[in-house]
Amino acid sequence: LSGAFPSARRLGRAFYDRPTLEVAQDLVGCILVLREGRHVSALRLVEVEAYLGGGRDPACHAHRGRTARNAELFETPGRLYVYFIYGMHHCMNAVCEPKGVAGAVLLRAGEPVAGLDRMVARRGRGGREISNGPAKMCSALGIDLAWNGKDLVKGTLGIWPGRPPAKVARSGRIGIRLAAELPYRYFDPDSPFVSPGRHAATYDL
DNA sequence: CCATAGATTGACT
DNA sequence: GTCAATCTATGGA
Repeated sequence: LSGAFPSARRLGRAFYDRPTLEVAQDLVGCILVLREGRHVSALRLVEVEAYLGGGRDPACHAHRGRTARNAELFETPGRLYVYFIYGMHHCMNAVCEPKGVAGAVLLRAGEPVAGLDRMVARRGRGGREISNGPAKMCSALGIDLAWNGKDLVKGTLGIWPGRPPAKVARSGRIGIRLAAELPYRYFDPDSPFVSPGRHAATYDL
C-alpha cells in the first residue's frame, strides 16, 4: 500500500479550486481512499469526466440553473456531489471551481489498490466488475445520497496524489445524450479497469 | 467479444 | 408523463 501513496498528504482545497478540465486531467492516477475505522479501501482513478457550469455544457446538471438536486455543484470546491440515477444507481463527483461557480468531475472508474475484500463483498463480484464504471465504484465503497456534500479535503473519504499514468487519453463522454461529443473524458488507456463501451475517437494528450 | 432489454425512482417539464 | 452522467443478464458471433 505504501507504494500507492507517494505523498502522505491528501489533495487540498486549492487542487479543486481550479478550472474543471484541469482538475479532471490531474485526477487520473490519483488515489480515492475510504477509511472506515481501521479498514482502508482505495481505488486508483483511471477514468473521469468533466461537467462544466456557466452555461457552457448542456450535459451538466447545473445547466438549467440551481435546484435542490444540483446545489452541491455550486458549493465549496473539494466537496462531493452524489446523485441518484436510473432508479437504482449512484454516481459521485468532485466539485471544482470557486464557490458559486458550478463544475464537477465524475469519477468513472478505478483500480483497487487496498481493501479489496470489503469492496468485493459490497459488490458481490470480483475482477474488473468491482469498479469499472461510475455506479460500480459507488457500490464498491458504499457511497449513496447520504454522502452528498461531504468534504473530500477533511472527511473519511479523500483523494491522495498518485503516480501519474504513462499516458492520459481523451475522448467524448459516455452514456449521455447532450454534448456527448465534447472531449471531456480523461482516462488511462493502459488500465483494464477503464469502463467498457465506446473507446472510439480517443486521442492522447 | 458485442448487442440488446429490463430494472426502478425521483426530478423536472 | 418523460427520461436519465447505469448495470446486469442473456443470447449470439
